[in-house]
Amino acid sequence: MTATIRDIAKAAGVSVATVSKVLNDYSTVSRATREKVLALVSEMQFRPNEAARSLVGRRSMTIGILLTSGLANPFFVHLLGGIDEALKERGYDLIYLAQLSAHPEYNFVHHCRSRNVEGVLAFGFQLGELDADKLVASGIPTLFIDLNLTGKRAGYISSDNKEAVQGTVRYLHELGHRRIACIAGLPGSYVGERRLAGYHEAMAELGLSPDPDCIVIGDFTQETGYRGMQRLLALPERPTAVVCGSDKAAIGALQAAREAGVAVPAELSIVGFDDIDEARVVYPPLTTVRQDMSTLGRRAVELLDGLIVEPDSPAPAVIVPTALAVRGTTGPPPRDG
Amino acid sequence: MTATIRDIAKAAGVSVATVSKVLNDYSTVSRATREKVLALVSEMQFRPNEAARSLVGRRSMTIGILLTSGLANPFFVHLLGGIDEALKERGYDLIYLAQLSAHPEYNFVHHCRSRNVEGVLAFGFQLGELDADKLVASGIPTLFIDLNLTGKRAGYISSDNKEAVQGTVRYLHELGHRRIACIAGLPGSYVGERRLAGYHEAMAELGLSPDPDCIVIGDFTQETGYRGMQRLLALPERPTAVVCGSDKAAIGALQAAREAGVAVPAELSIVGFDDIDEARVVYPPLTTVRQDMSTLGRRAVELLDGLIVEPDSPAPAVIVPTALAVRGTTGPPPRDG
DNA sequence: ATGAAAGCGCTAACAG
DNA sequence: CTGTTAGCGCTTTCAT
Repeated sequence: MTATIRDIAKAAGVSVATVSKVLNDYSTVSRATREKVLALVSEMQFRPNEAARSLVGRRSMTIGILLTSGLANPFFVHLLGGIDEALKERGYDLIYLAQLSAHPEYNFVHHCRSRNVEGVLAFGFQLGELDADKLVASGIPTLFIDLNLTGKRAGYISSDNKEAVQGTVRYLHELGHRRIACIAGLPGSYVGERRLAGYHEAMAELGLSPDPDCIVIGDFTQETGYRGMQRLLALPERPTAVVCGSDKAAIGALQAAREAGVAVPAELSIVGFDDIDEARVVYPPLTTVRQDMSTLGRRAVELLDGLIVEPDSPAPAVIVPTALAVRGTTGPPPRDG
Repeated sequence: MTATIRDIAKAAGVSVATVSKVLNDYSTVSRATREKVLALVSEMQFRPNEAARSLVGRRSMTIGILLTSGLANPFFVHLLGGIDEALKERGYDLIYLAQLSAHPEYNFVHHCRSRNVEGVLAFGFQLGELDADKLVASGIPTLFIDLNLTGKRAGYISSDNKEAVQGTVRYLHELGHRRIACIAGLPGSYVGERRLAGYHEAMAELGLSPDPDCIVIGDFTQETGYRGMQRLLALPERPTAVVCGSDKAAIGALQAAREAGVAVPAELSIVGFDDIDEARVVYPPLTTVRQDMSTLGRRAVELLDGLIVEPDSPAPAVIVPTALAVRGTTGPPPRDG
């Protein structure tokens, strides 16, 4: 089978304790033995068994990932790139805890414990979700992505959603737009709420009091973007611009506009959020807020590592800046608008 | 801290062995004790420590996932959806092994062993990649996705790539096309090769000997699709249809055609492969081969589970059918074509 | 600087 | 049907 620490000890003519010390960088071992052991380790391709290690209370070098939406979340994939890099740098492996959330007895926290996870990346939780609080209360180091929860050993990271939308509205205002509508994302989701808040604040700042009819509530999907746009187009006084809570919604809006024979951007400007791959290939290419998903993922792991390694570190609350990618769906409002 | 098996034993007034037997469904335990133990387990929210379990040689209920190139892959996310479902059904957790492939001493197999992984899902390996062979040789149950490798405890699953392209070519032929070009995927990738083989076979079947200039080699990206199309459009006798090795490539091809002022599908038909989200939103919507990624992921886990549970089961080699999604980029060739 | 021994939480014979 | 015991591979006192 695979080599154990005992095999190495035997081959090196030392005790297992010594090998263990070498493996864990104890300074109390002589240069000579250290080198002999290390040579054997490399030669015999030895790698300590992580289960045994974590059992004796040492670090498991395992981070758990909790995704309430399941693995198929499209953003998770983009996050993964950044997560992956940071994981490698710090030597962690990532375990996806396939939750039986449906099962009444299922418990996140115990699942984490049974896996000796050192910390948890949590993504996809909604505002006020109970399980999120339990996680915080458990004391397991937790880093939320896109949910502003903090605690003794919990913190979060997110894009600057509010500021992003404020910037978007200001940009539209500068182009000359005054009737600016909003197709908001899912209520109850942190990012949806923040984006909507950004819309409200920017409108207020600019002295534009939005018509309540100009704000439609969606859920980030193309479907609600499509229907939302239909509603807006049916208004007696049509908006000249619409900011959407997601690219998917913006794509739905674009589709509705096309079907209604409304020219984009000549008669109507549309802005999305996320900069997913589809944003570049629709026609016209979508003006949208680009989130730096890779940085989000990478920093999430780094922050979590901090929480793990420094038990008394303060709760991180990190906001990552975004950038507006101006493409083809925005322009000045029509003359008679 | 968390409850251990000893706490349960104490509370139930039995030995740890008995509790263990209950936990592992031994039939030799009385109904009464079983129930008492189970009640305590649920009440104290006990969950056995997986590290301890796997250390004693029992199952670790952990599947590893190895991705050499996978993260950036646009349909990886759909694969995950299927994987997730099957994982839950069978009770596995998934550990993503963050490989230090760059490091010379890094070794996949030992990484898997150190994590007590019961089996491995391998995705993104190229034809003839050494690490893939090592994996097979190691005897660790392995299921390759999109790579036709089998072994004592290794098998694979993939879409019916060859047949899919054959069907595509036949479909174009029926529409009246004769000059059918191909923008192939990455050489050395199993799916790229299979798709190209499908093209060749179908052309031969139909008695069409393709002009070598009509076959351009790409690497699945939009970039090579774009440049490939430019090359094809520059040909003295232009093809009337082109089958692409991926949707990304097809989207690049579409872009090149648009820029060249070539009408799709009136003057040129284009077919993609994969049916990624972008396929629906480009204009015209892309005719493409739909892979059932969700089934691919789900079956992959099921097959791997088979390999794990039945050590002597034959190597699975599963091919999943595809479907042609006819949309807006295909039509009859131009009259004078 | 090194080793002997205990023990992490659990399972698997083996006795009773 | 139940309990005792040994031990999985490793780390960590505590002696030496």
